[in-house]
Amino acid sequence: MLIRVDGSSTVPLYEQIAAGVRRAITEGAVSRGDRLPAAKELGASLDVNMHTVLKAYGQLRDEGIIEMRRGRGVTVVDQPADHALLAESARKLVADARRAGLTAEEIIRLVDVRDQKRRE
Amino acid sequence: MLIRVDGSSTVPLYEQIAAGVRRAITEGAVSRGDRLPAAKELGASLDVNMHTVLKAYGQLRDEGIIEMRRGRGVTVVDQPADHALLAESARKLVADARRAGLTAEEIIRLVDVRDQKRRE
DNA sequence: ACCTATTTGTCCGTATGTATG
DNA sequence: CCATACATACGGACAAATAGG
Repeated sequence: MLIRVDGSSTVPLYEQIAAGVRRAITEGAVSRGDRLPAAKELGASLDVNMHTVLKAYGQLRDEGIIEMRRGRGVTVVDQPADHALLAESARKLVADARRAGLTAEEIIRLVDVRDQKRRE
Repeated sequence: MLIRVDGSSTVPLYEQIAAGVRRAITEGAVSRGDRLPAAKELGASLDVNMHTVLKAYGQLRDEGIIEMRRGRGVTVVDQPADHALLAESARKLVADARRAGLTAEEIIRLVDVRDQKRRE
């Protein structure tokens, strides 16, 4: 799994790392159930502090794509959900959001993981 | 707003602080739109590090309960309930979708109601 | 327009705790 | 018991956004 970070970028290091791991997964460089390098280890290879890697990992965990366990390490979450169920959940979310008065753009922003800046 | 923490508890300090703020809001000790004490300030009064308070605040922000802005501070949002529920639903949807292997663009399409409109 | 203080955001380093194997 | 690896907490440093003089 090769990830590169740019210290001069305005994008936070932990976001770059998280994006790199996501990319490695979607591109198949890392498979489901695979173990990711220990935070300390990946940090060393990127010349980045362990905590920064842990923050990236924590974000991915919150997104549900990896699992973190003490003493055991980090693994890519095992397997899928059903597309029909996803569509159903999506319709519900949109309905709720519309009731709450959100615009289409705001609803999209709700699930947009591409712009990694905190919503403000 | 009075919060107390127990350093000997197994519950993490930042969880205790987050719980205390939630309680203060639901009990009406803090109103919508009110400003919460600066992390440094609350930390000093609780004898806890600023970063620990910031972690608690960050959790509440992820739940949609508060807003944080540099230079300005932390404020309780207008409609915590609605926003929190929506954010939570969205988070789950994104997590499920990612487990199903959907890309960010595919996830957005799930909730995009702007049919043929151009997305910039 | 400028400067300063405030306050959150990120990153680093260290230390200690806790679950796993 | 021991090594591994994440979890929490502290502290310091600097950056970036905001507000006020």
